[in-house]
Amino acid sequence: MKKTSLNDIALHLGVSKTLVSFVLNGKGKEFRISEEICKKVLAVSKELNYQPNRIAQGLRTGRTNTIGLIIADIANPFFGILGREIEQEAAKFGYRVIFCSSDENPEKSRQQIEMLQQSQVDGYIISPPKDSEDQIRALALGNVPLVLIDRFFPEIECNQITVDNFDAAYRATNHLLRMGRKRIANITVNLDLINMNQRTEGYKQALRDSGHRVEESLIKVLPFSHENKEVAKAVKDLVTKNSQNKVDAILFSTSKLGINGIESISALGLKIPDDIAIVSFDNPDAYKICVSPVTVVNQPLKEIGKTAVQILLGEIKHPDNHAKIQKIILKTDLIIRKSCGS
Amino acid sequence: MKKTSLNDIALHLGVSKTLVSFVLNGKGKEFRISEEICKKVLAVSKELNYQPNRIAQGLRTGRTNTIGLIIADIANPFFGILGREIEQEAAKFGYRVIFCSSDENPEKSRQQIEMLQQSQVDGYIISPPKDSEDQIRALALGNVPLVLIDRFFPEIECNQITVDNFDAAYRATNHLLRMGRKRIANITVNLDLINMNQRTEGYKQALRDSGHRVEESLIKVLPFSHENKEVAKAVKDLVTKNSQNKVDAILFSTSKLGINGIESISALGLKIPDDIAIVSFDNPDAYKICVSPVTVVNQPLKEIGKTAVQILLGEIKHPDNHAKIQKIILKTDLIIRKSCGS
DNA sequence: CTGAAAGCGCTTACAG
DNA sequence: CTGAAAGCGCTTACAG
Repeated sequence: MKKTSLNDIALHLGVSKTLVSFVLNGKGKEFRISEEICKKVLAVSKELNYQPNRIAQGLRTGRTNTIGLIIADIANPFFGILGREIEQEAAKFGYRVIFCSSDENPEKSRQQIEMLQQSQVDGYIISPPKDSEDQIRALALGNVPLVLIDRFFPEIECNQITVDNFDAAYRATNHLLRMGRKRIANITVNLDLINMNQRTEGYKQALRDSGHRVEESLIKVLPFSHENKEVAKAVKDLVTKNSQNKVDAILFSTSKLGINGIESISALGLKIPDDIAIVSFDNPDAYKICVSPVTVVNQPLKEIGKTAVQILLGEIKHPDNHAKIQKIILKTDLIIRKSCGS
Repeated sequence: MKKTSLNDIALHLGVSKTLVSFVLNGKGKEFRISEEICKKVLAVSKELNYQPNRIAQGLRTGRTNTIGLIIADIANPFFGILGREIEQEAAKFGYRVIFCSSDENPEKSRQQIEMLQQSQVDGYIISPPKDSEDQIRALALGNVPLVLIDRFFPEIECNQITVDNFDAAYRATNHLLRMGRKRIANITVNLDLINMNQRTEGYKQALRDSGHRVEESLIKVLPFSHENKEVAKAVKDLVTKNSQNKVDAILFSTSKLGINGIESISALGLKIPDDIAIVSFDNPDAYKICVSPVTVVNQPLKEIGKTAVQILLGEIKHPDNHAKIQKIILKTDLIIRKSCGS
């Protein structure tokens, strides 16, 4: 059972496919096609269950109504929520989205970009991994719209939507200080990306502004693909009684680190917040029900996703906007729960 | 700067695009095209950065190398992990995936299926919502491969990969009984779907087999889009001291219910497992670090995803397999942590 | 060994 | 008001 094509409808009615195309695209009025013919076309197309072949439309028009999304890992709820919002906002305007998880691996993202190019996507939303600067620059120079989310490269002029990471970490650290913590560590992940750097910078600045010394040994930078063990090791070094690095608070720069960190702290038999206070970036469910609900830096994920789609579609509809680059920096919330004491 | 096409390469070399197409598709040998011409073609295609237009290929060959995925919600880590695995396995074989979240809404899934049809996807992997039986039946009757995951409709002959939900719930309930619990409730969600029903049936059977009475008032069925409040209400009715429904254990049929449920239990000032024991389906991070780490029914998500892709691609490559329907039922693990006492 | 030609299913100037 | 024709970028019988 072959699919119904425009031609089938035309043949069926003894008219041209030009006419059928016009009617089905709602241009009946515009081309002053008679009411009754319009009705017939619509009726037959329904009767034969006509489904336009979007691939053929795409080839002809150069528009596929598809956007390509590259994030680190769709299984990570941070990107899951983001991806969900992007999918939903895109669907509102008739766009579909091809999802790609790069694992923060530039070779993977390179292949994914290539695949998306070949798929003729109308635009890209990308959370670029480190060392992907050249790929992104090349893309930005092309004439297909692009929006970066979560991170960006300062040297590339390109639409981008991020969060004020410096400010977020600054406020989080300040909160720990206000709660009376004296010695605060930062556990972060080596993404070699500006967003993570800004978090650590915000942390340092808050310490300095309150007259504390920044101790490099209290900043633990783990590789991106860290094992549970590595987090445990970092935590152990920071919380053990007779360690010279003994701290009374930790700022986790990602929730993956935070969740592993809390597991380690519990395993060591220490209590949050009594023995150690905690603030973490991101707000997974885990933090709501854990031993001591965690104070977090909450990012406006839905707004990031929605805005990214809106900017992208705006540029797709109006290619003359291509030159007008938008750099949007959103604010975060500090959600105070119990992990810093009261 | 227009994209390079096959024709550009052909013109550049003064050969036909037929030849170029053959070489680029690795059919140089097959058509005994001279070594040097092959080399030239490859060189020029690299030089001009030729990217094949997959949309044009798709129109011509009727294959888009794209699969459509419909799950309930990609922001839910259960589906995030599943989706991730599907994306990854598909990518291995050169397939891209369009992600769709149905929100368990049959009208949405109908639109999504239509969109995917129009996009000429080569196959579907679907976790169908309730009341989508007609849509799925129609799809299964078509000649595009289809694999259902997580749930299925007993009356539709169709590839499907699920888990032994009855057995999982049976074992989970038995575990609670072995841990000395006397009165066990089940909180589930009204998906009107076989997988959820099987869970509750397994729970009932375990009670019966151990000589307990099944009390319908201990089975709380919440609507799919439940608020936190509704879970809280159900929990409250089950755990309050002087409630006639007072129980000493709860089996949660989804992790969303479980996470909300734990929040409610904590809010009521009750202790897990002392006051109430808990087992939940699914294994989110939250359960590892929560007040009392939760004993869970862990589903082999990666295996589900991987197998789904393999069956789908097998059928895409060998359409004659279309008749051989595969129904796969995987086993679950009961991961014992602390929420049932020791 | 290589090329001219048809055709996938559309849209869209162009002609009348 | 309607239709014939070209063409998007490929692949693939067919011919020589």
